[in-house]
Amino acid sequence: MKKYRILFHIDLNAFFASCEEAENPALRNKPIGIGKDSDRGILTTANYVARQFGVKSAMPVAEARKRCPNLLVIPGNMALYQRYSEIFFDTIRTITDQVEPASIDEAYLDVTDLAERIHPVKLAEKVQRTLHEKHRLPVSIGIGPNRFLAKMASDMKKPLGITVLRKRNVKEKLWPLPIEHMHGIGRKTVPDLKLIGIRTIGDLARFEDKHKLAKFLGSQTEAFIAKANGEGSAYVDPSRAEIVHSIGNSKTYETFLHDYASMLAALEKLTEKVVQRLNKKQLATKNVGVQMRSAEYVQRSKQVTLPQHTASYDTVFDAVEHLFDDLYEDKPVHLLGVSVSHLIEQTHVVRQLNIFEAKEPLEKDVHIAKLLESINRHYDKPLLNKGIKK
DNA sequence: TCTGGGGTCCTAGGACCC
DNA sequence: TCTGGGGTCCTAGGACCC
Repeated sequence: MKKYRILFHIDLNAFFASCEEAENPALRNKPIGIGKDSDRGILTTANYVARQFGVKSAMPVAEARKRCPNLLVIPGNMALYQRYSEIFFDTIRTITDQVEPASIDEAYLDVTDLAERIHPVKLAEKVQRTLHEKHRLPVSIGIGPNRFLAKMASDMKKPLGITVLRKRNVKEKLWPLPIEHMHGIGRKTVPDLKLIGIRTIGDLARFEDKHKLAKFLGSQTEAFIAKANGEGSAYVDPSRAEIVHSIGNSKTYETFLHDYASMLAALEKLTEKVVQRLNKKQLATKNVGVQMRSAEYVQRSKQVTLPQHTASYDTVFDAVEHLFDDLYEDKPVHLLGVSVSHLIEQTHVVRQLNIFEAKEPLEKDVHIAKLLESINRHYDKPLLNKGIKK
């Protein structure tokens, strides 16, 4: 067993925009943004030409246009991006099977064994070249001894970067970065940390009053400090992405929904989509939720656990309707959502009980299915952050 | 700047059981 | 009597990520 591992974090640059450019070369060198071109629309991605004008992800289209009047706004095409995502994963899996998808456009790779034959940087160059030249997909690759350093490294040079971040370089390369660049520290936590004098990752690494820190970082305190010091999990789990925990569809209505009937009709459509996706994945759900956002942007939600797993539209919609009746308050609605969770494979669902059957077999089977699921999830993984109690 | 849509994980209180 | 302690599940909401 090696003392340390070598991980890649591969990140597709401006992914949605890159897919559009790959499909339509005429778009290259023009500023483009992906999103719905409407009053309330926001951009999911912008290409690097647009970024030079200060256009960013999650920016309202109106603001992006102010900064870049020639911006081409292209509606998203998830089917296309899904296809390119498959090309991406197929390509990197020809290198190694030690690939853990982290999202549609990101992956962690364990290349420790490969590195005995080929220098990691050479390997990264090869992967990057193949994806770029053959598939027109620009990627940045971070190389490090654990997930965190590899991830932070891939962020350091974009697009088409290759960056090595070793533990011994953490002080000079990682510590000077502003704390908001740390993966896992977001918009809400940054002001809290600044209040106690933490402005850089280095400040966090050296912060001594862990008790004070725990007020803001909770159970993650130790893990964050470790990461800031360049430590962290090097475990790559190729099966991780296969476990889906929830499926949901939501929609923001530009003209608010005003009456009960139209809201219910909207929920029907959302439920159809969710149940369709559930069945496509051959899964069954035991928990149904409804999300609602008012015109004032106040979010409310309700969920319910069903007596048994189901993949039936009628059962799910029945739950949705009940939940919505509880949530409904005769006020305009901005967003509605339907989601299902506590998912298991349909093959693990025991058929509906009838009165002649004992109750035990069903519960036992579901229990075993759950147990297997949780064993798969936890087995051989670091105990850190994984909800292991005390 | 005035905020999409898909997710994951965490927290905290309450119900319930032994 | 008027009250322990551990554990699990459920629910609502929130932070964060891409």
